[in-house]
Amino acid sequence: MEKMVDTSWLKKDLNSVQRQAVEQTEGPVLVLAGAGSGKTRVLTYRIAYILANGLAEPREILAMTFTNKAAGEMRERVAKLTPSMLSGMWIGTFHSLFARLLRREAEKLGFDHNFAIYDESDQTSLLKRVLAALKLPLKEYSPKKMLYQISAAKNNLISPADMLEASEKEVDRILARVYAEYQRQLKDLNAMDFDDLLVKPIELFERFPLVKEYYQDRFTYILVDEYQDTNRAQYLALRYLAARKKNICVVGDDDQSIYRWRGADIRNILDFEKDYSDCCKFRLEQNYRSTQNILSAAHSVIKNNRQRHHKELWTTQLSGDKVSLLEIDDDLHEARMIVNRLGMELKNGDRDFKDFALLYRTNAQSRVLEEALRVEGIPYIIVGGIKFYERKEIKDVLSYLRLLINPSDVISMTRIINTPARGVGQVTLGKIEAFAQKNNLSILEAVAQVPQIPGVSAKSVQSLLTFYHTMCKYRDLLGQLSPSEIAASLVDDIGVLRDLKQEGTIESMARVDNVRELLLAISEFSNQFGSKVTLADYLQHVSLTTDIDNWDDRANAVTLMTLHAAKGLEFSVVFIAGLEEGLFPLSRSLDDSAALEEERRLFYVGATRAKHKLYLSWARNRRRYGERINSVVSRFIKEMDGTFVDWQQKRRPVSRRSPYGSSRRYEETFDMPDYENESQENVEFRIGMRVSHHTFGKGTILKIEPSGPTAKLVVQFDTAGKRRLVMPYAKLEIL
DNA sequence: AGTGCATATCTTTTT
DNA sequence: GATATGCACT
Repeated sequence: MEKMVDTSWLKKDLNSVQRQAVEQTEGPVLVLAGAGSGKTRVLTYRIAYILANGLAEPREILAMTFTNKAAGEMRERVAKLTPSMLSGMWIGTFHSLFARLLRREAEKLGFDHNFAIYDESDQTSLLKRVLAALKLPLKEYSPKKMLYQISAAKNNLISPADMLEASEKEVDRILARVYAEYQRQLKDLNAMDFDDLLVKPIELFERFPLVKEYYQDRFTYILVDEYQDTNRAQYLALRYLAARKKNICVVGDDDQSIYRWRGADIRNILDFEKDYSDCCKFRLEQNYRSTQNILSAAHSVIKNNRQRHHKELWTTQLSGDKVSLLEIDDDLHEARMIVNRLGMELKNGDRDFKDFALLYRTNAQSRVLEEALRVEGIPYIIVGGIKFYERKEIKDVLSYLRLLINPSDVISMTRIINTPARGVGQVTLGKIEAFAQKNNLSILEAVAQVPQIPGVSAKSVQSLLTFYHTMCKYRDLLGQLSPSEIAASLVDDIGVLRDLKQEGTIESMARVDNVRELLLAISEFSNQFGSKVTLADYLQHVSLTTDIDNWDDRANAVTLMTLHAAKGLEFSVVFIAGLEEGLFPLSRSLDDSAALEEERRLFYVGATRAKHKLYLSWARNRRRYGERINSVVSRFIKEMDGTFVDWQQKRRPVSRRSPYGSSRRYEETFDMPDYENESQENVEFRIGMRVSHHTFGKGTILKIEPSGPTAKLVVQFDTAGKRRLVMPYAKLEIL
């Protein structure tokens, strides 16, 4: 049989290591794939190879990625190789595939299959409810921090009971109680948060061995992309799934692990060989993306990390241009300089706008860059930042839809019960909730009974009943109308557009557009996935879709995004802005070597996005938190091997004529007055500087909190720990 | 119940 | 500096 299958395409498109990794279908396989070494290619060809050789049916293949975009790409590329074999394969993100699995098995875990998926703001609302229920004052217990700790616990598979047992201090016990109550309420509301999507499958497998065995048998071949970014829960879920057939192939690069803060555990990839002792290991070290200079420069930085597999990428490409370093006065000039260089590259290099990316550490940095691009009339797209689905007006409409699907969703109910205003406030809502609880009703059912609840004004009763009947009407229509018809009609019924138009401000008109865009998106979703998609499908899609997934890589525009969002992408020319101590690496990681190594990996990820040309820039003075801050150059630039770098340290002159468009405007703007003579009262201190204190000894400045004469410094002392000092009294000596 | 002012926190990164 | 939230006041 196998002889008949033509696999010559393997030889043609793959190098020898890639081919080996594709052909080693049986048993555990670890592919250490450096940046730009063709890991997606290996994954897709491996799937195609398995199918072409009849080793498995499509439905026996499980392929996990981190973003929908990566999943879509994989699906597309597999379809090209084996066009007839697509249907039934499980290709998707961890979250979406596990959500699919959980919907099938939800009842076993005490959930309804229509469970809601809570995002961060839903989680925060819920946690506030929990804190209120436990009578804990919000001031002392920051919901954000607690949420973070609960999330960390979940990712490490620590249950509320485990946490309670391990807690020694009172605060820890309280946290454990909050965690327990939070989980209890989620179940009550028939909702799961993002972490639950990863953790609940494990609970399912452990409590129901037969279910586990079903999936173990079903998935003959498991493939995992970006394995370096898996957390403990993902690790264990994969272990369970692969335990029987052991055909698990993980692909990743420890140098590109950048989600530690979200619970990713780099040990998962570092220890794969220990976990699967009979595994085959392949190293992809030939890079097909970047020039030698870019690779060498990136390597000279990443090699400073201790926690890594040693490796060095190579290429057959020419050395290419050196990496350009731009040292600039302030963030405004930085933006202009970047745009200026962009113009030069555009003209010299036969390139188009879409070949450029501007990358930065924090979303806040996009503003000045955006402004500079706008001034020159350069088209650009910003990925990330304020997310569409998180806008108020959008969340409001979505909350109506969510409540339709899941009538227990109190969080959505609290959002919309008084939008538009119905004369229902906190007090009334509290009464309804209490009534629901006492009579064991869903929150929506309780609204139906509102005439029986004492102390609710006649006017409120009336509007609540109208609200209830509207919801009932659409619940009945769920089976009959398409998602977009329901949404459009509902939007019309509740009159959001009318109210917004009446407001008549610029902002409210923008919101009208947003709501219209939402309606359009819903109907597009139906078009894309066929007429049998339900509103519930759409809502899940919304919950698990991010900005980068919607990024249109065909649009001819410069792309602005964070370094995190850029992972997996490539551009001809890449700019990385803001290479300053305290910004990149970020100040919070300065005193934590693991966090610092992660920043370094992030830098590596950014640098290796560039195919032909890489620019790095830093500004000595930058606006942050609405204040001006002085900083020193990032250690990553200092670590970089100078032979690969073109040090353009002199600020001016840049070029006599801007090669881009109207040169006059550029020169005018660039010839701005120096900031050096202004507001220099505290310049002697900069983030990242080494200082000495008469009692605390030597240390590094982590942070400067400028607030006039009482500016404070946060200093990490080598022996005395982290201290906050008031600048005028600190008497620090600069080393 | 709704309005307006004061404050706090934010800028780490996202499924 | 911007937004979001909490609080006091009406």
